[in-house]
Amino acid sequence: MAEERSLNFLEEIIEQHLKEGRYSQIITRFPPEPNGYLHIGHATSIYINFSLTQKYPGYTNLRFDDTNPETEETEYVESIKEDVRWLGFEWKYERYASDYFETLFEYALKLIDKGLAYVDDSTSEEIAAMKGTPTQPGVNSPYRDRSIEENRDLFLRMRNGEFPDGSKTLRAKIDMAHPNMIMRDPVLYRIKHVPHHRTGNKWCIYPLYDMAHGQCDSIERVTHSICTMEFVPHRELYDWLIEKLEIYPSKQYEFARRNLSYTVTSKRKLLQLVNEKHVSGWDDPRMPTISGMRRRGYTPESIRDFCARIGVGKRENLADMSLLEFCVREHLNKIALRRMVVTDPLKVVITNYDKEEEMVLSENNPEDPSSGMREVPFSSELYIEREDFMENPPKKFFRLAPGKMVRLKSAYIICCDEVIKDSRGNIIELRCHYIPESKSGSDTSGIHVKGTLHWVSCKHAVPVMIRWYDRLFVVENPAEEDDFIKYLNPESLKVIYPAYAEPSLKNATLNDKFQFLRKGYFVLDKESESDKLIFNLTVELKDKWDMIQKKQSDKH
RNA sequence: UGACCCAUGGUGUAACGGUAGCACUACAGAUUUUGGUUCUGUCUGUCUAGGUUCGAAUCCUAGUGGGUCAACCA
Repeated sequence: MAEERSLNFLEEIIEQHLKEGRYSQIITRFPPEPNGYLHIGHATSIYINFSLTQKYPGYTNLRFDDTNPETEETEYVESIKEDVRWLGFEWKYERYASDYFETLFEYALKLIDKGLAYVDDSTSEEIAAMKGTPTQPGVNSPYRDRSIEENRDLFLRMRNGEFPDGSKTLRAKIDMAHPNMIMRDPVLYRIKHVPHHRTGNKWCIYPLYDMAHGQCDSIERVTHSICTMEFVPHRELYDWLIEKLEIYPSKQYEFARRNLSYTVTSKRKLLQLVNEKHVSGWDDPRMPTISGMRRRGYTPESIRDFCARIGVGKRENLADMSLLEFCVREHLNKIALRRMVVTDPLKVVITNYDKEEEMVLSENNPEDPSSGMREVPFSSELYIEREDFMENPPKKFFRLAPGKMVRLKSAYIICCDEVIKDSRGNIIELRCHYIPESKSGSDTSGIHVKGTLHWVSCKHAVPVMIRWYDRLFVVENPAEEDDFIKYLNPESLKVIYPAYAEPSLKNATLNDKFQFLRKGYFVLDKESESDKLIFNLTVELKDKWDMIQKKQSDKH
């Protein structure tokens, strides 16, 4: 049975175009400026552009919008490519706006020849002053009526480097009283004697966004140029330039940028987090960057699933971090290897266990029988989680308590007989006895217990470091606060060392995804060394007991 | 005091003039050798006012609310 999934507004437009025969294939592009690292907001844009051409005939280009040499670097180009690939998308052509500088220059000449562009000697302040305001029309520049010949001569000399930065610009001649301020003789070219990361010192004039983006789309025969809502006012200029230049009519469509709760995505704010060392870097596992999420242990599949689930629309939005976390858990549940790690150890001595040790078998992933089993060493001295024992347990506490029984996962049922305390009254050890016939897989004891605990054999335990991450901010929408830094979560990182891991974890690699039983999903961090493994918390497991506890304490 | 864009549960998105649906969240229950997973159920919504129509979330008008635009950034 074919499931009818409703189309988003972009898919509707495209299906209509395909049906009408307006296009036989569609071409989209992902057009980052190489001036920073990609984040979850870019991921949605990448997903939209690429998934459209996976669904419909056509392809997607990766185009670097590198028209401002002051901010752009090759380093960013490389990281952007790595991130797009990691997300699982393949572009057809890798292109750069700078590939088209010569063509763009000719386009500018064509505008001049048609009397549609002029060289302006005004300063940026003067241009701003003459622009008017949203409610008042602007006034014409005194240079607006230069002859075509003079404009041509001046523009050529701009390119030849005869004028200093800021002394002249090329402007479109449209209408200084236009209700759309973008259309009030927008600047098309500016002088910048700045080397470009790809063209070096070849150029000293560079096109602005409006003189480059739509033209590049057109050159690449992009059919659907998809961008965010803040470019809506630019569409009129986009169309105007294409029409006057008489080039291939690419069309622009806008969607509302997707925002994520409990984080920020503006480059300025992200940079501030890095510079002020609130995080360790651009790939800090708490960052919403692609590299941060990768290091956190998020999978490309889960990020793509998230993008698909939040969909695309035209209204302001703030998507729930819980949905992203849901997508991550859902994928990891299927693929993560189950392991046992005790983060806050309490020693348990099994008084009637007379063997030296034995290996018990435990599933690598109960969701995936093909993942097989592993051996876990069991012995008379074990660590369990301190919070899994209570001397005076409340109702609904299914874990260990004096005289109570629990199962040790994949091993035996034990019963707590005695609580050992130090001189200050702290619990330091539990004495228990085990039920020999209760061994997992061959249980003939007939005993049913409500709780199952994870555990690690003391003498086999591997001490590891755990970086327990939480949300970076304590408010849903930090971006709208006056000082977003004030709302950083002071507990966004807790370091736990040592935590005791079962021995198989010694062989962990950077690509492995783990579920530490009853704790959460974890991934090995790149800063690990062979004798000091570091695991990052990707996301916690859901914890109903946690909720019950909270509710009980709320009542009192 | 201009132009443009937008308005559906707590969140995100459907319904294309004809039963307001799905997912997440929250809550309740069943199952469970992970208080995980899985399964079942429950709560909550069309910004307001007019109009067109047999019938409006949908079309029209006005209002309200939110956003964008006055970079030689993209």
